[in-house]
Formats: sequence, structure tokens, C-alpha cells
Amino acid sequence: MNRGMTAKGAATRGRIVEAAAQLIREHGAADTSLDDVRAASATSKSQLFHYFPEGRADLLVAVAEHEAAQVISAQMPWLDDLTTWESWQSWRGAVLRHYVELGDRCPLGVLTAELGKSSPQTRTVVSRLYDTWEAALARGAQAKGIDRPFEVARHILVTIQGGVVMLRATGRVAYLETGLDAALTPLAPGGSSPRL
Amino acid sequence: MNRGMTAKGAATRGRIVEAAAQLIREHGAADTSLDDVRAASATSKSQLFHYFPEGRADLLVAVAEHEAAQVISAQMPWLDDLTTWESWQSWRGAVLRHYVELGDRCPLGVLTAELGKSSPQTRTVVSRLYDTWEAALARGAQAKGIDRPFEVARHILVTIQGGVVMLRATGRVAYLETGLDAALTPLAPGGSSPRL
DNA sequence: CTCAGTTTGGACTATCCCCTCCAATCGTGG
DNA sequence: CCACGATTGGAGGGGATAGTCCAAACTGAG
Repeated sequence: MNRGMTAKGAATRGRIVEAAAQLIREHGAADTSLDDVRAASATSKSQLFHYFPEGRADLLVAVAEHEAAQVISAQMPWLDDLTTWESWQSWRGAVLRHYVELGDRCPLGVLTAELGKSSPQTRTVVSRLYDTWEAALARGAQAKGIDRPFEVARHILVTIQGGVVMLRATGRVAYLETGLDAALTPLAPGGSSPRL
Repeated sequence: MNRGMTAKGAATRGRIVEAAAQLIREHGAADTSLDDVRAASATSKSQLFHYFPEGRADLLVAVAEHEAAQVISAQMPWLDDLTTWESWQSWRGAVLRHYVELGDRCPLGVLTAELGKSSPQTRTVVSRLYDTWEAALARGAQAKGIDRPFEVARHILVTIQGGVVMLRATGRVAYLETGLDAALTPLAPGGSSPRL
């Protein structure tokens, strides 16, 4: 007896989420209609509401989860080896390249700027993303043996969010670039102790 | 002969912009309809389109300008006297109090997260706001006589944006708090030189 | 094969929303 | 007071959108 979703169903659901995520990255959540999603995913209305019974709200939560996973997986290759100044620098380069390439179409920008406030569930998704990310950065900062690793990690995270939303709003990458440089100075050789 | 707008007309236009700004702060631009604005400002449809001929797009630009002015004027009392560590600390306290009080209903969050990407005109408004703000912070950092005042100023601005959008998305104020502390360390007594 | 449960197509409704338009009123310079 | 432009009220069009519903097609476990 079939219980729940078959493989085909899961694939359809996946197509819907990915199409929605892409459209939202491109045009924003407000300018993405269910009909756009239906067309881009080659599905029908009944499928949308079959897999997302609460309709639009459900879909947005699924998109938020999908995008949060994207953000973390883009970070993964670096997060586990933030032990030396060189590895931090290499991570910095990767982050910059990543967001310069994505420009204003990045999953992170969507999450921080649009989806965070849209519902309690998406807010939870975004908060969890921040927690995971911050914890990984803090592990690296701790491994590096600097003072106040948690504050430094949090500050790096804040700088990334700021740089990315400012990139989204202005098209300028300088904010992210300068910000990351400054936020990483406590990790530089000889730069281990913020005063006070 | 009457040319352009009378005092009464200007007042009506002002009522419309303020009502729209308030609704957008509260519910977001996407969930604010022209009819909501009409009701909240006690005006009629024809008035909306009389004062904003391009309709919704025009109104959003006007709201962006209004909110940008709000952000700067909230900063004004402090921006001209960022010469000592104490004055920077007092500014920091004011910023924190301000955004904790506003929570997720702040003009800045709306600008950075929503309006920046909405049209080329609003993007210009937001960019100008950042430029003005950054320049004021840089003047203070220069007066304080630290190294790399422009980088430090920019980084402080990035930290504020990050802290505010994260406050918007999560409801947590810790990001802004910790971030500001860290971003201000180069201005602290004995903390004047970021390495490299 | 059988058949219950899953997946799918698509018509249909109800609502919302942006914007147009015309006529009425106001208020002000001359 | 007159005339003219600014201001206002509000009805209505045209179109998009979220969500409902039902019946057909498919799938896979037994």
C-alpha cells in the first residue's frame, strides 16, 4: 500500500521548489506568482496545491529551506578548515567570488531581505541558517586560538549579511569587500586581540 | 496665476507619503495596496494619481526619499560630533536604542531590504543615503585621527546594515549589538591600527 | 491482474488591485 | 466677483491572482 509520496511525486515537488526559488531570486518573491511557478515547472494548479496544501505560504517556506541549504552547501568546502590565516583568506576569496558572480540574484539576499520577515516559519529557517553558519565560523575562530572567538564569528556573519544586502540594493561590491577585510583583521597574524 | 501645487495640495501629498511609509514599515511594500494608502490617508483615488502620475512606482520612490530622510535625521544629532571615543560610544548607544525601539518596523530596514531593489530610482535613493552616511562617519573617523578612516567608516556602515536586516529577519538584536562593538574597536583608546 | 491511493489536467470562482476618467468643488490672483 | 487652474470624489474597466473542485490517468503492492 502506498503511503505518502512516490518518487515521481517527490520529483515533481522538487521541480516546483526549484522553479520557484529561481524565479524568486530573479524577480523577488512579491513579483513571482503561482502561475509563473506553474509555467516554469511545467506543472498544473492541482499539483501546486497537492504538494503545498496551504498554497503560497507553504511554498515560500519550502523555498526558504531550499535556499538556506544552498547557502550552507556553498560554504561547506571551506567551513571545516578555517584553522589558519591562509585558509580564512581563501574562504574570504571564495565568498567574494561567489557573491560577485551571483550579484543581486543570490539565495542569501532573498532570505535575509525578503523571506525572513514573511512568516514565522521562514523566520525560523533564516534564524537556523544564521546559527549554523555562525557556529561554523566560531569553530574556526576558536581553532585559530584568538580572543573572543564567538564575538568575532558573529561579527563576520553580520558583515557578510550587510555586504550582501547592500550589494543587492546598490549593485556595489565594495561594501562586502571592505567589510570582510575589516572583520577578518582579528584573525590576521599579530591581530589576535581586540582591545577593551 | 497658480503654478504647480498649492499649500493644501502639498499637505495632501505629504499625508499620502507618510501614510504609505507607515503602512510599508508595518506590513512591507508588497502587502501595501494603493487602496490601503488611500484609506489610511483619507484621500481618494484621483488624489493618489494626481500627485503621483505614474501611480505606485512614483509613490514608492517618494516613500524611499521620505524614509531616507528619516534615517539621516535620526542620525543628525550625533553625526557632527564623532570626535572622541566617548562621542562614538554615545552614538553607538543611540543607534542601538533607536533600532531596538523600532524593531522590525524601521525605515532603514525597509530601504535596505525591500525598496533598494524595486526600481532604478529607489536604488539611487538608497545609494545616496549610504554615501551621505558613510561620509559623515568617515569625517568622524578622520577627526579621531585613526588609520584608514574610510575603510573603518564603510565597515561600520556595513555592520549597521547587516545588524538591522538581521534584526528584521530574526527579531534578535544581538547581531547589531555585537557587530557595532567589534566594528568600533579601531576607534577605541589604544585600538587605532588595524593590521596589514 | 486488481484496485486503492497518488498524481495530474484544467476549468471555474471570487477577490483584489492598478489605473482611467469625468464631473464637481475649491481657492486664489486679478 | 470672475475665471482658471488646482483639488477632490468616486464609479467602473480590465486584468491578474490565489485558491477550489472534480474527474481522469497513472502507479505499485499484493
